Amino acid sequence: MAANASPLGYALLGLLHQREETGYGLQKFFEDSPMGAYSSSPGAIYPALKRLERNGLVVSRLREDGPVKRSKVYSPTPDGTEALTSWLKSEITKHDVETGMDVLMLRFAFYGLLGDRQATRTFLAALAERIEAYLGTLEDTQALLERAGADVHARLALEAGRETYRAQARWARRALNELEGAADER
Amino acid sequence: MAANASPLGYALLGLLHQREETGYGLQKFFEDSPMGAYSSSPGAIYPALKRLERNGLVVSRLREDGPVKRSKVYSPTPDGTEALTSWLKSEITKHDVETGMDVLMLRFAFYGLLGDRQATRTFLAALAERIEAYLGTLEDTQALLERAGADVHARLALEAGRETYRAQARWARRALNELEGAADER
DNA sequence: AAAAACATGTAAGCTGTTACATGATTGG
DNA sequence: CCAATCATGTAACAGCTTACATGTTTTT
Repeated sequence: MAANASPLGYALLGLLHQREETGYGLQKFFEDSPMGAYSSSPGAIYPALKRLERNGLVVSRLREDGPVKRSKVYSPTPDGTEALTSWLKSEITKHDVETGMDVLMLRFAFYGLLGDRQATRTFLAALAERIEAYLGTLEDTQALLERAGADVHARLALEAGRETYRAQARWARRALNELEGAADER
Repeated sequence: MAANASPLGYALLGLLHQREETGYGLQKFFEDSPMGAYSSSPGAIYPALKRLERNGLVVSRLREDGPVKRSKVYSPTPDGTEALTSWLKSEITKHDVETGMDVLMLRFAFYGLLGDRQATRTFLAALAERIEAYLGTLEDTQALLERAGADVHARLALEAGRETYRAQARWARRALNELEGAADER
């Protein structure tokens, strides 16, 4: 039963698996990368790191060597690795697809850490399926709106949602194909 | 200086502009519509309605007529209409595009309430522009990742983001065209 | 010498989640 | 009569935002 974290917590944990970092370093990374959606401000990052440490998912040590004193470098513990892994591999729920595509993409971005191509393919296949299933229900909703003669704006907004999910399903299928292709090479 | 609300608050306020409703009615609506992303549970909706009422954006009255007693029906006040309007018309920021496309779509869904085609076109044009600008920075990020020889998964995740925003930009442009076309009819 | 960047944190306030608690009304 | 649906709420807890507070090191 691995301890769990918030999306921001997992984002930090994943980054720390790529290289150990200070709170400030992580903050800078968020600032100028699209991952900044999990923002953010020191007021979110420092407490999140403390929580990770309290839960034993990361450890910190003081950096002496570097140019700047008084900075704390965080790195993941075995428990942290386990927590990240089980988060990455956890089932993709309907709820995830409906309200957290960004988090699913964050998860995918860290799949390289698993070093397990089959796991990646499983994830992408499940993701594509789930999205496609949800697209079906969106179609039903649209039919309903159409019949009810809803406002153009509402209908267009729904159309935007469908286009967005369609693009993501297409992406997942394409990524899957690319990886299947890569698997054939040797 | 209109009072402001949370995204859920605005979602509720917008819906109440279409027809007065009880907390339960709103909850049901969220449950089986894609707007359920602004969820949710009674534990979010009832407090949100109370906040709207406290801020003078909605009023409630007890329903006697209907089949069920003891239910409170909410409807917007003039202040509520003003708050909604100014939210709808507020500038689309870079930050909105980077972290809140869903909220922008929610805003668009309510544009019918303004009854102002020009405003809708202005919104869509600004949205398309902002998204396209952000797509430019995503391209730069991708070039960076490419040069740094980043992990396939990270690159694919970024690609997913680009595809998503591209789909949304295309949607905005298409919607704009459709509305321009409609404006020519008389 | 000053400005910018490095670096870490705290506090108040808001909002959301989950879970619980309660009761009336309607349909089978 | 019993289950489902209608209907409203509260309480504990978690997490994020904004703003503040502080001090060092490097660059100009």
